Amino acid sequence: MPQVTPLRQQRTNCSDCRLATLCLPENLDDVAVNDLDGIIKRPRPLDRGAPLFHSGGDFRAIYAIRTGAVKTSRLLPNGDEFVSGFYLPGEVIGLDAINYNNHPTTAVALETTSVCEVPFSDLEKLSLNRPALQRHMMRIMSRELATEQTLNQVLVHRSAEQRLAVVLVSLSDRFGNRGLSPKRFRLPMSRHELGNYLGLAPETMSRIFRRLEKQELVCTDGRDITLLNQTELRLLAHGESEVPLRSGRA
Amino acid sequence: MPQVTPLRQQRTNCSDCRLATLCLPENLDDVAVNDLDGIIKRPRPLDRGAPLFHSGGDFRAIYAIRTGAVKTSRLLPNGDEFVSGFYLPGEVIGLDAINYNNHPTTAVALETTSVCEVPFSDLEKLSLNRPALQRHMMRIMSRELATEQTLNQVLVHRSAEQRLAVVLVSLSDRFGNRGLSPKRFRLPMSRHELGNYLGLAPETMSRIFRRLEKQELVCTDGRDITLLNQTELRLLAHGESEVPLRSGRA
DNA sequence: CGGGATCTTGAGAAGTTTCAATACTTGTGG
DNA sequence: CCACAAGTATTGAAACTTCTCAAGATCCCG
Repeated sequence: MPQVTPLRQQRTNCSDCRLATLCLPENLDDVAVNDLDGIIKRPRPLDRGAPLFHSGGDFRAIYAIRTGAVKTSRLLPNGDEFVSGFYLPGEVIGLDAINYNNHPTTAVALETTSVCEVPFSDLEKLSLNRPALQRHMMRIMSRELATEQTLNQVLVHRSAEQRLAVVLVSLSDRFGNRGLSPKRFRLPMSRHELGNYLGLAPETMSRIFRRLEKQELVCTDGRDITLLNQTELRLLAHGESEVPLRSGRA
Repeated sequence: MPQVTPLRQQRTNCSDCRLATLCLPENLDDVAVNDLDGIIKRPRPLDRGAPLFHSGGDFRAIYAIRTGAVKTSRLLPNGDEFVSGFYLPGEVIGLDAINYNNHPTTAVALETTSVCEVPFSDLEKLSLNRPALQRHMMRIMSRELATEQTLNQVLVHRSAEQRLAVVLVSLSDRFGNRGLSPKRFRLPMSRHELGNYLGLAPETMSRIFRRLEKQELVCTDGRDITLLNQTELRLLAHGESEVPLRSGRA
């Protein structure tokens, strides 16, 4: 009698994951990939709104998004929320927890989301003997760091309109890298969340979206976005003067 | 005939460096420290204004500040400058260059500054066999990451007054950790540079400093700062509601 | 189809920037 | 050692961007 693969939780592994080029180092041999595969857990998908980890919670693993989207945020005692990031398939969350051994942020699924859970102690052991893996970890963190710094400058030195342009371009690039259309996509987050991330009031978000539509740069239908003029939008995002902003996490 | 140590470039090494607790992992044995010491170069001190590396330049090494202070910034083609960070003794620069193999920022000495230069390829090799070192690298980067994220939120969601309070508290903590007075210190950067870092016009910086003086939180004499009421200043920085902002890089 | 959340729109208020003019430092050469 | 020049810091007034508040429209899930 042939073994039946359960429908819900079909056996997935790194070697035939579409996202491997984003997640994994280039020159990791098959043996190493298998070892890595061995330590990775693939929990059942999270429903919209379900937490992946909580701010202040113990750090045990880092997570790679497989499908869906996740937002990270800090929740203040008074109820205020500061959204610190949005993560798409192929991107890695939790690296900011390594040093203090607990998560500075809360991570929540924005839609049905499946992740690969990589226990960090296992990963550390594994990467001791694997230069490619060790280097890969450093690279991911280095890239995150550069991205955060770029974001800082965008948020601090750019107008509301430019900030929105920057995220739209970033999302476009990231969707594009994942084989989706860079021109048409659906925002996984609300305008409120996006505004919070950019430090803008929801009302401002609305107005800016409308302004971009008037300039015929984008077209919106709720969360559905169409980029009408990518060249101009990029010019706006990068501040005319062709700023070498590296946008996007991956 | 006894060997004479040159005055200018006296032999310094990690094992008797005052900053070792900031730079080095806790549980690195003496042998490992010696190995590390072996790959570290200690170039002659940089004069005020001298660059440590340039934006776009090849990534070869990371640098730990020994004495002095460094600012990192991105220089735009049109001449605009975006200051992205200030680094004090014991802090590490250049980690954001690992992934792309070139430096996204330019680093410049704000005063006479000496650094330890750690060639990255050597460091990678060394850390392969040394869990403590590998882990330490990850931690430093993770901490940087968390700090950048915190900074993001401060810059985006807080008023000019709060932003200034945040850097002052951060600097105070960092000077304090280095055995200097957390109450009285001299800013290594101009108000212009500090303002640029915080996304504030120099004029605003002036006004905010004045406002903090009127509230008797700080006292300024040019770049010399005295914190008069640290408790209140911290409360202001953290936004009344006791926000768990982790400030400072180290 | 209802009802809660989300989004839009307008008007006034607040905070920050810009511009312009003046004062102050700091380093340098006479 | 002083004077000067260049950079740096301060101050005021007007302009601009974004926020807040308030109300209405729309979307979407159950």
